[in-house]
Order: sequence, then C-alpha cells, then structure tokens
Amino acid sequence: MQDIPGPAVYRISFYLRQLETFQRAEHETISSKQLGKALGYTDAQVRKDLTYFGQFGHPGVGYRVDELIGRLKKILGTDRVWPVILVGAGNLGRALMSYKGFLRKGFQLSAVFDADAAKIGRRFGDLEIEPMENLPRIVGQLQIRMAIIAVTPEAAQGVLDFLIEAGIRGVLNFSPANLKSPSDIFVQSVDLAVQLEQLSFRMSLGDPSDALPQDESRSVR
Amino acid sequence: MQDIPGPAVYRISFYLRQLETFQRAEHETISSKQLGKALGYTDAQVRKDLTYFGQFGHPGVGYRVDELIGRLKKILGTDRVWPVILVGAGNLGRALMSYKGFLRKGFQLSAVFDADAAKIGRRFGDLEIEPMENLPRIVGQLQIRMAIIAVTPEAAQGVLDFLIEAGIRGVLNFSPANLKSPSDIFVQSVDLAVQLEQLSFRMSLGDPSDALPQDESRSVR
DNA sequence: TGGTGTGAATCCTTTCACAGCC
DNA sequence: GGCTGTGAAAGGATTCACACCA
Repeated sequence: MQDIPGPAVYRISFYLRQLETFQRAEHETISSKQLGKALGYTDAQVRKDLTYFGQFGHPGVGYRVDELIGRLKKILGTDRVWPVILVGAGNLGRALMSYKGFLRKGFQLSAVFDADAAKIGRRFGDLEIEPMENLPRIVGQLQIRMAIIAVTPEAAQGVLDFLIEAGIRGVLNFSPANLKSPSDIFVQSVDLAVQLEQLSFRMSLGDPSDALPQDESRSVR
Repeated sequence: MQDIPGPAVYRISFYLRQLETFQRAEHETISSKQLGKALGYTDAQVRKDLTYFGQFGHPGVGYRVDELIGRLKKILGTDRVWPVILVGAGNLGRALMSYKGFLRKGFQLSAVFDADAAKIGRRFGDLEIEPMENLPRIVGQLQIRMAIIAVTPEAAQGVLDFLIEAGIRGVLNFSPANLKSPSDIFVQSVDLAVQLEQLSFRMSLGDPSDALPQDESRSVR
C-alpha cells in the first residue's frame, strides 16, 4: 500500500461527503455507478479509488453506506478529533473562527493567536486571542499538531517556521506565499487569487470580450 | 492551441505570483531554472508549461520578468479588471468583502447579496448588502459574469441556478456542496473541510497516534 | 441480473536529452 | 557557457473489459 495517486486521495473526501448525503436520505447501499454519477466520475474510477485502500464492496450489492463512511473516515484520519490552532485573527481568521462545520468534520479549533497586541484578549465564541508567545506552551500542552495560517504573505514564512519549531506538523495556509518547509511537514495552501485566476482563464478562452462591460445586451430590466 | 494540461494552467498562476516577487526584487531576467527552483518545479516543467502558450524566452538569456508577467496576465485574463459579485454575507462572505488583495489581482467586488432581510442595507467598506431580488438587474446593468458563493450548502444549488439565469458564467464556490451546472458554466470550488481532511490523511500515514493527545512528551514548558 | 475487483490498454503529464541560439 | 524550445521516452492516472461473486 504505497503508490496511491494524489487525485484519488482528494476524491476520497468527496466520496465521503456524498455518502453522508446518501446516508441522510437513508440509503442502505450504493453502487459505484450511483456514487460516481452524483459526483461526475465514472464507476470504474470510484471502484479503482476505493480499492487502493482495501476491499469495501459487496459484489451484486454495492457498498453499504454506513460501513463505507466509517472506513473512509478512518482512511482520512477523521474518525477522531484533531485539535487545531489558528494563527492570524484578521478578517479571514475571524471568519474561520466562527465556522461551525469544523467540529462536525473532526476538527476542533483549540486556540487562536495573533501578533497584534491590540487584538490580544479579544473574545470570539468561546476562544480568546492569545499572544504568539503563548503558542509553544499551548501547542505542547494540548499536543496540537495541526495549524491554520491566515496572516499576511510577508509574515507567513516566519510564522510557519515558528509553528514547526513548536511541534506543528501539518498546516493549512491561506496566505498567498510560496512557503518552504522540511519534507516531513505537510502544507496545504488555498489561495483565493489563484482560484479566481483559474476562473478568469477558463472564461477568457470562450469569449475574451466578456471581461469588461461591452455591448451584448442581456436582460437589463 | 488546445490541449493544455489542467495542472499547467494552475501553475501559471504560481509563476505569475513568483515573477511579481522577482520583479519587486528588481530582477530583469530570470531562467526557467531559477523560477522553477523558487517554486519547487523542474526547469523543464517551467519551459514546457510556458511553451503551451507561446514562446516567451530568449535563448542564452532567460525570460524578461516584466515581459513575462504581462504575457501571463493576458493568458490568465487578468490584464483587465473583472467585476465580481458576492452572494452570502455570513462570516466567510464578510471576510471576503474586506479582502484587499482582490483589486490588485484584477478583480473588483462590485456588489454583495444576501437572502436574509436582517442583513440588507448593512454596509461594509463602500458596499452595502442588497436583497437577492436586485441581483438580476445589477448583474445585467454592470455586465457582471463572475460570482462568489458563500452560502449554506443547502442553499448553494438554488443560488447557482439563479446566478446562471441572471447571466453569471463563472463561479467560485465556498460552500461544501457538489453543484451541478451546464458545461459552459465554470465552477471552481474551495472546501475547507476537504483541505483539512487531506492534511489529516497525510499526517495519519506517518504516525496515526498523533491525532489525539497521547503520551509522547514534547517541549511542554 | 447487477454488482465488485482488477489486469491490460489508453490517455495524459512530466522528465529527459539535445539541437539551436545568444 | 548558458539558456530556450521541443520531440521522444518515461512515468502516472484513468478507462476498458471481463472474471468472478451474490
């Protein structure tokens, strides 16, 4: 078990999400064809992806929804709760703090840090913003391994280094910077501008004139 | 010109970002090797990616930074400003509203909508939240083609359909839902939970016991 | 009949290696 | 010598097609 395509791991998350939808609709079993169709994949893709991790299906029947959900959570490591810290309590950080979907998915926001003295002690929900100095102690005491970075791109690399030093091993990074880290540290980055650029690229292919108000009348009422 | 690998288009965004960094550092030219190294790609990868779109380099010299930035922006369609609307003024939506990086990257937030009557008229920066009824008119008048969705997963599909009906052709979706749309509509999705799951997966591979506070003493001071 | 699991075939992406240019 | 652009080779991922099972 060690050459699973990256895209396959990524799709596992989507299978899980879709299975939970089927579960709420009280489906007992589901075929690779149904699951694939709901997500826009082929049935072969679904089966192949799943068999990278084991044999979960029942020939002639399909996959039992509850069972497969349990297996996928175990694979993704979300069958338990991961404590997570957030660094950076700016706009985005504060939005993340109040994001409710966290816990349901197996992640628990355990502490929030910011370098700005003016923000320290401010309270959001049941957490209050801590100064960076407290970070190593808290990470150590709560044995936290996962962090979310939502700071300026200039500060991001320094924060990452500091986090690693404190014992963090996986990071979800929201700042638009190319972060460097040792290979045993996992960094997953989300860059809003990159996402918008991808959209813009695809939209420009079809009709480059769509970008700015041109003529082309359409339902102005 | 029409079979460019998806991953290559994605990397173009990163080349652009890195080039802008080199530009700020006043580099005149840059080789595929330098650019690749800064981002963790091979030099061959960089050259191949770029040649999908044309010939931008100068043998023996490299790429002229200013020139290449201009070309890549044109390719991505961000050499002009795209007006964008936001639907959903919850926590995440409000964070996006105040995100300053937008305009610099070629995107301008032009209007914000929410279905919740209590939020209508509330003001953030220079925009105020509009009711959904106004959406088709505003999209039509300003000829807007791009939207960001930050609503609940339950509402997302309905909002998407409504947006398409109003003339939107590209959507950046932040709600955790598998949205269906015609093939000429571009939907780019970002799901926070999926990102965290990918991290959790990779971290679980190495050492499954890292998830919850176990023994393993580390720098608790 | 309806379904999984899987080797083989296909398709797509990345890397190699080198001709040609400054 | 240093660098790009690119066909050819290698490496990965997806799809096909079928054996096998309920």
